[in-house]
Amino acid sequence: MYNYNDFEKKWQTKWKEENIGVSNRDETKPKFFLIWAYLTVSGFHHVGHMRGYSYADAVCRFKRMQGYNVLLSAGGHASGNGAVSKALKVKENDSDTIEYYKSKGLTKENLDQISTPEGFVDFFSQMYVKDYISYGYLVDDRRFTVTTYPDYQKFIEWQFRKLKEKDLLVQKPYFATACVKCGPVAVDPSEMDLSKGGNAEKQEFTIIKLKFEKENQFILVATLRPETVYGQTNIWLSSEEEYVKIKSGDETWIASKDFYEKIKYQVDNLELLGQSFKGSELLGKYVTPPIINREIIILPSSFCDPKIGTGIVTSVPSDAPADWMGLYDLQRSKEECDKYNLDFETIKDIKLIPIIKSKDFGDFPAVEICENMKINSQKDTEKLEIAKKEVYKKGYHTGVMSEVCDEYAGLKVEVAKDKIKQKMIDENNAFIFYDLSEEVLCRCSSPVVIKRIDDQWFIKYSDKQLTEKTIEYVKEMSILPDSFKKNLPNVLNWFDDRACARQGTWLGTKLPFDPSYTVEPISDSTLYPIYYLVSLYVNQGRINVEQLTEEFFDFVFLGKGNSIEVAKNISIDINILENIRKDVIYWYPLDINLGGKEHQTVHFPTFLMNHVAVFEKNFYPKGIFVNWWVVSNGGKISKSKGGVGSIGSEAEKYSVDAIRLFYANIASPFVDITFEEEDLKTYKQRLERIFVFIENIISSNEFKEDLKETELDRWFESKFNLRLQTIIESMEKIEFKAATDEIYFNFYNDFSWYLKRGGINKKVIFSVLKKWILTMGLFTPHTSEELNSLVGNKTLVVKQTFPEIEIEKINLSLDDKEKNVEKMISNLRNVIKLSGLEKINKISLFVSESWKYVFYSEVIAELEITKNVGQIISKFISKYPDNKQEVSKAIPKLLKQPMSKENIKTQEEDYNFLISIKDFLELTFNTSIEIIKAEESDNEKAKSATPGKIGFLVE
RNA sequence: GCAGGGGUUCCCGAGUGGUCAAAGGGGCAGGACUUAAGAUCCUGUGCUUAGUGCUUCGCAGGUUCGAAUCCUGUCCCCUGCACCA
Repeated sequence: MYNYNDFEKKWQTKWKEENIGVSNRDETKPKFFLIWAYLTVSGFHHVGHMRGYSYADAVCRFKRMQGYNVLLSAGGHASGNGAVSKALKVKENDSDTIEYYKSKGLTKENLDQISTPEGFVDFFSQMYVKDYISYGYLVDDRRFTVTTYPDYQKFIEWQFRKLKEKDLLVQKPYFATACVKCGPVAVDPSEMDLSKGGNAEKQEFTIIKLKFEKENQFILVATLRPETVYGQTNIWLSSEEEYVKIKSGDETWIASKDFYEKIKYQVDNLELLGQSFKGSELLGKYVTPPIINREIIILPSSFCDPKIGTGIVTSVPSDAPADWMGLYDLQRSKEECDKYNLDFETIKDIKLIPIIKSKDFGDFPAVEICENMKINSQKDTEKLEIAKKEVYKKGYHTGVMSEVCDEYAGLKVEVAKDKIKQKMIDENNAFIFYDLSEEVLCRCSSPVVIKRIDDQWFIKYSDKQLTEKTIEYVKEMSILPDSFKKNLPNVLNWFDDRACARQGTWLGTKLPFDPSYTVEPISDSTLYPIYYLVSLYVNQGRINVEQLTEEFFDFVFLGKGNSIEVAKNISIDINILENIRKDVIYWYPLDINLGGKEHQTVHFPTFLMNHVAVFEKNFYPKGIFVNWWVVSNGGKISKSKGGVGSIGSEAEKYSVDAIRLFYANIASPFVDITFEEEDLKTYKQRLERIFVFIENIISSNEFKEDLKETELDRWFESKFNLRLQTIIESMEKIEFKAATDEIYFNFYNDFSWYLKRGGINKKVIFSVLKKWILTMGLFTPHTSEELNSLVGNKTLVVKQTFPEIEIEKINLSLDDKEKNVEKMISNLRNVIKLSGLEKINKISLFVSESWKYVFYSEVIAELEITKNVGQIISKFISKYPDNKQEVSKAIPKLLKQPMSKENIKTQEEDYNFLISIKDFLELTFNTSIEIIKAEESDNEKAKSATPGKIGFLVE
């Protein structure tokens, strides 16, 4: 019986008792050090996390069984505001939150504990460790650490001092996404910090100041296309919306109230002047834009949104479809103009200005595209959006500025754009404004805006030397998948300076030289694999936080200073200090950092660059493994959104091993997969089937001791070794699917075939069986241990050596022979089917006439000399005058479908072989079989037999 | 836009120059076992045929004795783009 729920616990306990996951330095053995990327401590594990972990554990178990001293470490990431805001919700007794945690089985005491950020982090990180154990991952949990622990923070302080020493920290102004209440937040689709708007993009608007009525009074318009200033014919605003006057120094600006609420975070010392007023008050008046310096009229439109930009839009009807429709709507309706008190004739007189010449378009792209797309009104917003993108794309990439554009005439749009923008900014006629493309709300539900920060700290990832050095090193690394390895240099080149610390009340490490800043979550998780080598000593109480000084880290990580001095200075036992240093030298560099695909563009690049920046080359990481996601209904399974059950209930339903096998076998690690109940069931059944199959073998009394090895036995051993070869090669290349195909499917089939063919050699069966069970230790370790003990092995699978290939047992010709049997059976079946006979009484098998064996060998030899068919035929016809027809047919065929000499046996051999499988064939076809040499029969089928091709007669 | 990935037989998904009508699994069909269901086992699953031949790996061309695999063009789909490990 496959009682996985019982034996999973049993073996986990056993591993724990025998300290299998515990890894200590052992210079007599080669080491292998693997980590998986930190998990953010923000809630429960879900089955998606188990994908990467299962891969990591399989690799580690393989290495372990190959004699490596393996260290698999894990920790938690808690910097940022995740834990803070979640704990707050518990503290505030938010009913949904409380309900949720209660449904997950948390007690009153648990809830009390997680109502503070620290308690929250402790509670969940302890749960993570339990989860690792319950899925059988052999993690060295003595080293577990969290980024918010005081000892870890000492490590981060050290790291930032190193970066500063190397001039890789710089300060400059920055426009950060920030909650108006909480400070900087991350705007990203995972919405870790947000309650809404994770998909928003940061957009750069150019705000142009248009002179209006008085000296130093300006109407502000926002544009993404500053190069189109030459084509302005008017500006748009909404007659119904409210606008305000804003005082900035001695200037007065007119824009929407919403704009004021956003720009005040980017420009200092602004204040509102007087009351707000309706846009209609401005209609029909004139403004003067910079650069073109001519008056243009203010007109109404329906598409001005006070929430976008300044709520006022400059109009370039030649190139902006919406502007064209807006103008067109007015120009063809006197009624509409009258409504706003506008002079119809003036409006009709407004002429478009050709400013950009681009591929596929004439002077006025906006007009053309509106005609082509049959857009008839400014209200047709959906089509206008598409039209805008199309015109913009063409204009930006293929456009050239026209002759009306002064000194910019003839320039490409992409060049002119920046020049015109810069000129307006330099002359104080414009400034830059950053905005989000959609509404974003913080987790605290306050709005998120873009805020200017003057002295923001950055890590200088743009540093040329650092970038080049890293790119150069990447070439030497083992990185999977290959597509990521290829893309990584691009990512590194693209990687710009990164704001590395924020001002706010988050969990994390303060910058040692500027405590108003807290290191941001990405930046404090780049060098951490090396810290697992220290956290062990801290967790064991052999070193305390105060002793983790700069001098200490310099010594243990960089080998600076000498142990006597350092030990004295920080008052520590010199043995401990030297042991840490020795551990570092032994375990580092890291062999594999394994993480999900989301890390490709942020974590992995920073992980690499920081290592390159801080350490010598012998400490650079050796490998990266990226796994894709587990998705449900098209989206990533997330901790908060649910979709599948908890990892505990899924394990109960399907077994841990089935889940692990599912991840290894369902697809390559480099595609997203869906956690489907049907698939899980299949894998569970597959394991159960194998389990019962082996149980039956163990209890069977059909097998015999002390038998001489038959060809079939030797084929069986050969086959296993061939499979084993593939398994080992696949594991070395980290190809789980190929490995598990062999272990759980193909070899299972081979084994069944062996038994079906009548294999009964107990010694052979059990020697192979034991090894097969060991191979299962990589992916389904619990099942493997259970079977291993059932088969009478007292040593744990994890403690055994992975089976080695016995090359001498591999016999390809036996394999061919067995394949031929299968092929023959399949051919026979086909023939039986085609015969149309209801019932088969007898099958006759004809072995080819003996002269043909000689003849075939001769022809094959001849074909190596010449391919001239005619010549060969005439030669052999004279040699075999009695078989002219036979000869002239066989030769062209042999040319077309060449046979190797090795495949031509003798008649006697073929005959004896058929005799040897006669019983098996009779059993398979449930009829009597007669084996006849072709010379002894007159049947035409007897003549059709050739060497390598048995003649069939079914009747 | 920048950078990258991909289109395989009913489905998932292997497969990078011949041994490929294309692994493995699933589904479906038939059979065995069973009182029955489930599980398990066997067989089949492009068309055709006494073991043959033909057509197929997004589409169109090309290289080659030979292409799912290489090249060119083309259509379609997907991912990331920054403070989120």
